[in-house]
Amino acid sequence: MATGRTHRPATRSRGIPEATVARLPLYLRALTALSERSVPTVSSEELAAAAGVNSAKLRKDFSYLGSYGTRGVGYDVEYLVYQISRELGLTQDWPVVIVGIGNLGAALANYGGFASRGFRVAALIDADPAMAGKPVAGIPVQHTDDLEKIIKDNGVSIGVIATPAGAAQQVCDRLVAAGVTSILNFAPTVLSVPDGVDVRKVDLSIELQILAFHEQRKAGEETAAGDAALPAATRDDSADQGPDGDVPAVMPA
Amino acid sequence: MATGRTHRPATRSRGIPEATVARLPLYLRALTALSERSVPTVSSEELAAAAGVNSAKLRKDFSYLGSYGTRGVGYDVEYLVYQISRELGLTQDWPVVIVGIGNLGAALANYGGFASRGFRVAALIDADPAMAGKPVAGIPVQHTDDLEKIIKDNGVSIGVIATPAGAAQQVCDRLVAAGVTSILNFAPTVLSVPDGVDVRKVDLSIELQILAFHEQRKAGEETAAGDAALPAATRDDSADQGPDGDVPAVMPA
DNA sequence: ATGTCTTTGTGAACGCGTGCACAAAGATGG
DNA sequence: CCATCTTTGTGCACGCGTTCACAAAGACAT
Repeated sequence: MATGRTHRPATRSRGIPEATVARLPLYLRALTALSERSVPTVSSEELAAAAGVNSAKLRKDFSYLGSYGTRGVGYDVEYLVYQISRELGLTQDWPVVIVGIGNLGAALANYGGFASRGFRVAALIDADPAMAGKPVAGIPVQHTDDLEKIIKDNGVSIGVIATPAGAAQQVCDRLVAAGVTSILNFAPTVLSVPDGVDVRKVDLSIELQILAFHEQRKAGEETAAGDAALPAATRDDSADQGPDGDVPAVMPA
Repeated sequence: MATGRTHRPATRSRGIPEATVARLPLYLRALTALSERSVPTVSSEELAAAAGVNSAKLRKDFSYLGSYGTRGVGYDVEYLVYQISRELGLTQDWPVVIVGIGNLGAALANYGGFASRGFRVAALIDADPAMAGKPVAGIPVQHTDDLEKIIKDNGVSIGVIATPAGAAQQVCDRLVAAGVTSILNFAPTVLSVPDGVDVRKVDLSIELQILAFHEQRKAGEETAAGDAALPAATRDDSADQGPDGDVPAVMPA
């Protein structure tokens, strides 16, 4: 979904399907909740319900990791938590940098989910000199000029881009050149990266537009005309997206 | 323009593949950029490159909307912008509410991409009484108690949930009960909704974990042992995700 | 008008992901 | 030790999405 890039053709002896990888964090979350409640074992049916997926799918997903279940009983929660964590690479420390400390970047820096699971915010980077030294989420913001040094000094391989769209590709290029090989992109732009670099995209605008499509379809199926009790001054023809094009995710300052 | 008479032929509007719908906003973005540069026409090859997809895929996607291209020439940019906008339902006004005005909620409220494309932030809602009346992004925050009234008075059908995980399902239930039929969920939880309600999920933690998986795989392929040029003194093993479980996306206050 | 050239639109093949349905495996009880 | 019961692991079929490859369609030059 996020990465429109095809992976390597062969050489995939470890072959865990991409769709399965995307669900592992979901299972892990559900398992962690069970673990905190000291639940010893869980059946595929129960866990699937908690994760919101089909139980057969869950079992097939786990089968790619190995046979970690016990027939007639289910799965050992603690063991499975460990196995999935290990498979996802969460048993090690992943330093990440966030570039673009605007509203969104600051929110990400404060995001608790980052600090957990082995992800550590190693640095915050912004192009605005006025931001330099200013602490956000307890971490001082550093200037873009030092990007390469920051990446290398901290051994960062995962970068988060929360800059305006116009700056994203340039930032991306610098990150990649400095050694980053995985990028989480919040800017509304298509990033082009060399082979071997993974990009995942989170695009709020696109998600909303997809919802609008389905919403419109639902509204059109029920009643053809008046739906909401709203004026809805729709008189635009094409000058709708003129003034903004695609506004950056967040202004850097 | 307006040559296409297909209002809802029931033969084709029904069958737009979900994968295609998800790409339409991408095409729209690229087309809007071209439009602003006053480019009159564009070939599938050029547009596909701009959107980061395969040209055959793009042509097939457009074929679901109808035959809007001219062989030997390409696609009329303005016309296509209009057609896609209409198909996505962006020619009308979509009032949305954002529930949970923490760091992330505030960032979303300030997000330029919301205001554009027909999406209008109709209200900000938070459970914290101290937030009530306080303006965020120029919009006064309202208390959760008034959620139902706000939804109905504004004819809102799209809701954005940016609350902590623990509150998400409850907020979701209230939104749905009040008439919301599309939800964009930023809380790290599986939401259960009745049929007819669409939910899209944005989960930062999951995206990072997917990246970590690939990152680990890349590191393992190259060198079995020492990976980055980093000391990496933190060598934890399993007591990694204990303290947090799954921290809420953003604290509400 | 005719031929050439460009680009669309799509038929067909392929691969991936999903879900069913069931046999195998192990627990449990007599 | 055997019977029964529960739950896993997976073979198989199906449908969706992607990609190739090419004929049809139209622009453009002569």
